[in-house]
Amino acid sequence: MFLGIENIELLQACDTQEQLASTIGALARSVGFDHWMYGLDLPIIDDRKGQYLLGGYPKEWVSHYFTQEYLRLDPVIAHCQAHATPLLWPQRDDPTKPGDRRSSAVSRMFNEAREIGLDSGVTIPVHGLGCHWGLVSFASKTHIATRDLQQIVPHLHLLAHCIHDAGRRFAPGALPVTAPHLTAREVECLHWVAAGKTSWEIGKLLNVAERTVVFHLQNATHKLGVSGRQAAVARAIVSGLITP
Amino acid sequence: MFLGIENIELLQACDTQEQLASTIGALARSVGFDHWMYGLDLPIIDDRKGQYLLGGYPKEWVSHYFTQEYLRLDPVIAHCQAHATPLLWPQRDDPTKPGDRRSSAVSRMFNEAREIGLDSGVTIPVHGLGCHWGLVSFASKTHIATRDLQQIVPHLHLLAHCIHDAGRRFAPGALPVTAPHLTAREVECLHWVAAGKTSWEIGKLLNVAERTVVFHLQNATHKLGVSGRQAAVARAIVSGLITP
DNA sequence: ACGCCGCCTGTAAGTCCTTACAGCTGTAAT
DNA sequence: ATTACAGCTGTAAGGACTTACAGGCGGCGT
Repeated sequence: MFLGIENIELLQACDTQEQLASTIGALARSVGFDHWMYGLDLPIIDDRKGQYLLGGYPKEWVSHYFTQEYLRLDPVIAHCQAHATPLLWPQRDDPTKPGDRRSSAVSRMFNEAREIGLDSGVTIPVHGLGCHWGLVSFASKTHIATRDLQQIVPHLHLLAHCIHDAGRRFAPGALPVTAPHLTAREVECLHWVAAGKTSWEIGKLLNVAERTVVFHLQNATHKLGVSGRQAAVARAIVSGLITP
Repeated sequence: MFLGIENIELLQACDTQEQLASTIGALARSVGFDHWMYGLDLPIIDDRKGQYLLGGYPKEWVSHYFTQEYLRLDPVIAHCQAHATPLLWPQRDDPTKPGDRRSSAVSRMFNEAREIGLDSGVTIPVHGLGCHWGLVSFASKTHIATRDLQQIVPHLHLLAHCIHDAGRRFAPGALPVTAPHLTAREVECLHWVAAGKTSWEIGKLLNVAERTVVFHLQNATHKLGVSGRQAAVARAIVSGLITP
């Protein structure tokens, strides 16, 4: 037994980012990883720098990664966006044909990573309420056999989610944990708004007047502390109140 | 080593829900659990029955659970909505005072569950892109010591996410996996719309005419295959294109 | 009985969004 | 050179939303 559930409290008890980082670092070293990283809300297209990064990756690699815009290229990122399962890298048996321009760029990226000190590792996607998504990576300077990686993947996977639970409160723009209480009607109206219906159409669906729908949406908007229907929909979705 | 990463392919290879269910059942039994359940998009407030359920929970318990509206009461549900870490139950050392009406109802629920054949178990929250959320539960008829549960929690945690990756494609209303490509401007405009800005305000922020903002949002709406700005925001959020 | 709350409805003025028309610039690939 | 595409802008009409005013009904707990 390498890493267990008892680490939840250990990580939750950290009051500062620095304390959390050193705790994670010790855990990662104890199972043979030199580097680790926790990234949240990684922006794929836009560059408003809303992401949160924590961890012990080499600074030169992080800056190189972003200046080269590897976010758009990195297959690990693409995997984390779409899946919930860990990814072991590098994956040597890539089925893409070698003449592909994109895959050669990917190979170059992994080679550069190895030279800097990221030979092999595991990346675990983390998803959370509010459509936040991110990843936790563990990397080693030296090569680790795939079989050995597989052995500890379950523990790393759990650890990654503990890190996410403990670390996301430090991320900027974290939502207030207490979503306001909306009535059943308000939720219902918001749901149909998110589906693209107009007030009049929702009125028909719920057998009430158009004015009543407007009334409920108004109340919901106030409770959510936003202005405008679009913002209300956005806030309701990321608060988990509706799932369109 | 109980359950490893090799189960990803095993579960992904299942073509039908029945095949998937029997595979999961075999895995669960191999580590001592009599019942398991996979639930996705569980509705807390409204009852439009958009949820997806798969698994081997006793039918009588499931129907009892929903007729009693335990969804609003169940602390396991509340935990799963807000966290990414597993929950071992029942938790005997609940700090809530015994005079509380709510906590006594919770105790009653757990007692009823035990009588039906759900004595102890583990529930793992699963979150995914698109603000989908759900849970995977493993339960045993007989009591399992907390220490023994803790031993296999990492493996159950990973298995739960493999189940989620493999099972959500069967859920109704699953999103198309291929989100349309939006340009940087379109994403930028959608982001500010989700924040509650008007076209004119976004124009000021981006130093373009109001008309241009309308133009970009129009294009984005068409690409997303929806009608209306609210629906575009909703679809963009659940597709992971913006994170407000 | 009273207050509180969820739920429901109406009118009206002003603002915002949607969609149709039409047109311009610059970059990159074939 | 031609095509394609991202980005940008304008006008105008009609529909939709926002906010202000005002009011009624029923259930629940004290």
